[in-house]
Amino acid sequence: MQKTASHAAGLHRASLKKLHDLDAALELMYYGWRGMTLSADQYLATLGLSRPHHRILYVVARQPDISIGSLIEILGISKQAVNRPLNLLLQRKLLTSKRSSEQHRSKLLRLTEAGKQIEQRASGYERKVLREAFDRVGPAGAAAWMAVMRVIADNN
Amino acid sequence: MQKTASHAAGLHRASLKKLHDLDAALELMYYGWRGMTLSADQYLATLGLSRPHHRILYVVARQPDISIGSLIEILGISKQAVNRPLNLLLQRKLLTSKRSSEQHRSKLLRLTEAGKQIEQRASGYERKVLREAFDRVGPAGAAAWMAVMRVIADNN
DNA sequence: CCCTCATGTCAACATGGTTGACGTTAAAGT
DNA sequence: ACTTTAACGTCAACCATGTTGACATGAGGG
Repeated sequence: MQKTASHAAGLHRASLKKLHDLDAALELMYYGWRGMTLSADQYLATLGLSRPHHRILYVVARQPDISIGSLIEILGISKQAVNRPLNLLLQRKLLTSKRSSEQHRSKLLRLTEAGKQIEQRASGYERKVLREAFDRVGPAGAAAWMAVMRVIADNN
Repeated sequence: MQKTASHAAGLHRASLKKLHDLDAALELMYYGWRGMTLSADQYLATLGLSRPHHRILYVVARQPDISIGSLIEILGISKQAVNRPLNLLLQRKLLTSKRSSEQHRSKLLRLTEAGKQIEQRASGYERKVLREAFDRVGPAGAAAWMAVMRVIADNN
């Protein structure tokens, strides 16, 4: 309940007075993000990995032989920030990097079998949460959710 | 300049191959979170504040005279982590803390006028993004969005 | 051959979080 | 009343993830 702090988990939503009609939606976005990533993060933590590692694995899984430069662009963080998690993944042999013969300038990244497994499982946890929610509201609700998110996501 | 990369903003969604039907939804959640908080964060940055400061202001605005202990519980982070941003807010006089006469053990937090203004404006940016999206899909769509998010958020 | 520039790496630093140790103060036992 | 206990809050040390700046390296064009 309120006290006892459910910490590890969803930190108890609700309980805050709403000053505006959209406050509830605002809080839902916050807790929704946490809720979706929670189980994946817990799994990743058991492997000594975390969100940035997962993001790299996710992208490389969907674009094999991607160069580090392209990866950086997609992730939207600096190449220096990518460097450490990337090296860890290489060292753990979850990724391979090879320079192609004609494209010596860039290294091409690819998942190993172990990397694929971890990516699938971590992303799977996130998809599971989404799937359950979508099942609960039906296809029309799911479509509406995506429509809303698309507008929000494109708010550049 | 690195790449020109649309950096500041939404880092170009899409473009990734989809391995699963729910990949699109998964990416939308990621970019949706960024999209909602982006303009608020930019505003806060001009004041030398950031997300943790905003979260504190948000909660205190909705529960005046909250104790630091309760604040910690709601934010779901350690009291030590709350300490620095909290002190900054006090020092900047966006918050006041007083010990009530009969409850000497805890300090009661409250927004100053300046604090209220900042909280309203920052949260307002976030609500604006949500409002636009909700307007786009109509009340039924908004309700569906909230239903989905509620399931996801409660995924403890 | 050299100059340039994309690519990648290394070092230094900022920030937001963690845990551990500690003071302080209210409440509970005796 | 006095002591013990424990909640509340602060300080210090540390870690992870990001930033910027400086630099190495390798390809390709004059």
